[in-house]
Amino acid sequence: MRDSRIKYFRSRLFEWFLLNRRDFPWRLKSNSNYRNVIAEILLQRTRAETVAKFYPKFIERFPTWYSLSASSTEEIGHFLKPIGLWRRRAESIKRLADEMYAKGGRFPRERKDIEQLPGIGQYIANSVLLFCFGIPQPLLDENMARVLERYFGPRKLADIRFDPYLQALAAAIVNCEKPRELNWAILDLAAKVCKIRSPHCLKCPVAGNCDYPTR
DNA sequence: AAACCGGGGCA
DNA sequence: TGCCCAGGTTT
Repeated sequence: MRDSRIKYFRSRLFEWFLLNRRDFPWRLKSNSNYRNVIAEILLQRTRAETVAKFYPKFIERFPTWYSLSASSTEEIGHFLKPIGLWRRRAESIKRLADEMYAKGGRFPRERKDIEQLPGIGQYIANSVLLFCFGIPQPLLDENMARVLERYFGPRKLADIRFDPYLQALAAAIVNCEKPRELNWAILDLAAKVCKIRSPHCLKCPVAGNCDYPTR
């Protein structure tokens, strides 16, 4: 029965999360919508540890949509150089800031409208729905996908963004009381235990019910 | 749905 | 040097 398997997975991960969570400056309860979305853009194709060191400096230099909108793409790009992908990121951040400043800093409610914003695709749209509006959505990247596939079974398509099985599974799993914490728990498990190579199954809270160790 | 893109980090 | 990273965009 998949439902009971999901419930077990959830409760074990919450338990593990209590003692093993990673603390990042963008995980503060007091974080604004602006800070949450900036964190997601900085995290694109970039290691979380790298972003953790840089994020406070960026927030200090650019504390608001307006501060970005009032700066040039070149200024923003120069500041972004230490973490890579600076040309691409500066362009989308600048375009997003101009739109958001014009909108008074409020994100649209509808997923299709959120995904319409520059630099925001399916993943960050989910993040906006989750952190800005409190709607349960999965932060389904390759790391979360790896955890779910090892425990619940492999994807059907190569690209997780179009895989109905993984999308539905991830959505069902985080559709719970504390969707933020569960998303973090899965991502943290992926980073610290359920790694790509040599996963630490002996330290995994759901290893007893997972097929991966014996495959 | 697949291909392309892009820059620092690290083995 | 080649592969990886809390994906988005283009085709």
